[in-house]
Amino acid sequence: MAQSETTTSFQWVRPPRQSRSQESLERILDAAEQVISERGFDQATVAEIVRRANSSVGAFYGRFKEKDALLRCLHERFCEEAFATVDAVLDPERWRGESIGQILTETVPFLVDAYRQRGGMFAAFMVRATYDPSFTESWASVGAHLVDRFRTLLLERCDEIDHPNPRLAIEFGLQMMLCTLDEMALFRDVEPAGGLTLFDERLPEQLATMFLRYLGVPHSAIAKQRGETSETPNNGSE
Amino acid sequence: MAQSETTTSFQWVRPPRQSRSQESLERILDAAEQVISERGFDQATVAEIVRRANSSVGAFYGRFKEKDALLRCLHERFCEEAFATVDAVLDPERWRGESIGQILTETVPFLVDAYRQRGGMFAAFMVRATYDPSFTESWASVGAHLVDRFRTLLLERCDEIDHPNPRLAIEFGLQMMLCTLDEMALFRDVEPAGGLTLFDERLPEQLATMFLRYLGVPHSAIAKQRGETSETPNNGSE
DNA sequence: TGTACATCAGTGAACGCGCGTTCACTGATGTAC
DNA sequence: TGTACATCAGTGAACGCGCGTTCACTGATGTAC
Repeated sequence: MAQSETTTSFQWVRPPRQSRSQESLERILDAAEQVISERGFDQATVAEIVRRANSSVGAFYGRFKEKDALLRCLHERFCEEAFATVDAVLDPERWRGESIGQILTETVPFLVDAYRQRGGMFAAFMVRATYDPSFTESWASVGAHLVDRFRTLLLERCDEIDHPNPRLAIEFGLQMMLCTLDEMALFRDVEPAGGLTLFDERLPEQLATMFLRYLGVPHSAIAKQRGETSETPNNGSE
Repeated sequence: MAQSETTTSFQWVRPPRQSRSQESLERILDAAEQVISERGFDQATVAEIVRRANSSVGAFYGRFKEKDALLRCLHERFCEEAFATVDAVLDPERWRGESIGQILTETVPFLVDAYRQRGGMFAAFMVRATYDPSFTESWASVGAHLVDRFRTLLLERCDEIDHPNPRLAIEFGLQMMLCTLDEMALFRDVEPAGGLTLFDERLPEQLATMFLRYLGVPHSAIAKQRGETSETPNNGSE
């Protein structure tokens, strides 16, 4: 999750020479994340960002060649953090001896949480990635790493899986899960109209259940790991 | 799918008095769908739309109060069509005597197809709904209808379901499926980088499988409906 | 330690581009008698 | 069937707003001697 300061390369910024401007750059980046999270990149004006950062337009353009460079910079930072997080959380060592049920019932809620916390940035980057391949690519490499790691973890436990094509199931299952999280981020601040359940507290639990059942992991194997709470016994009613 | 002409109410347009302008309006709407599908609403300029429609800016503003009214008009039409489609496709009469397996293995590919065909418009409306509640609402009512219809169909066949809370499972399952389709529409024209599988031809099949397994419909019940092709027997390799 | 100068950093008014919107005008269609 | 007039529809150059970007200037920090 955290990333060592030294490796963070700001490819899109003129690097600052004085600590003063280092601080002002950080204030601008923080303010930018705020405004972009609230309004999206296009509706986030440079004027508003620098106002919140207690900075000025000139200072902004002293660091960034153009407004777009700001988003690229934030995206780069974001991808690096996400990559490092995936790397740490899905480290095979960390899960040695644990079952698929355990892995998913712990990692899925973590993912949901991560998406919830940075929903605004997920949304902004997604909207941009819609028409800008450069954003798609760097994010895809994070996704690829996540899929790789999960694939390794789960295929090692292949005997728990009952699906004619476990590898395919792992990939599709992850894909569906990530799509659900993406949409949660995209619509993070619209009230849940029409009985849809993206913001229901049971989402992480049901996402994990969906994935486990899709993979064909036996219920008994799931339940025994987490004290029977995996499947809420509440038949039929809302 | 089709919608009777008489009930289509163009709330956002000045209704035309002459057949000439009726035609020009339709040309504008068609051109608008084209351009918006390609570029998204914000990047679609009025000038480009009227150019493609062989019309003029003035003609455009003769029909629409402002550019925004165009999107509302298209959205209204879109929602009406979608609602009618859901209504027809998920009509309980139509599925009398069919199993859950049959229902899903037929309706899911249909949904995938519908999303693929109008991906551009789905994407444009989704991006807008991200920050404009009025768009969220009318689309949510279509979603609510779809959920209603599916809930009715599947709960009637409750005995096929093995999930502690069938109603919840139906809602969450649909939600995950729709999220996956939404994202497919959103990224419809980015090449599938990093081994992700949203555009894989097996998507409809695996979406249905996911849903069925999540609901806990027995495999035997699925396979027998569709001649064993439900689960591709290809273990481990890509 | 002090002075002179170069570079870095920051300021915000002014500029200008892109694109939505208006408007004065032309032509087409419909209606009255 | 023809003429006069009203309304509808369409045209595209011109306007103007919003917002990204520039630029002339001020002040702060660092360096040389």
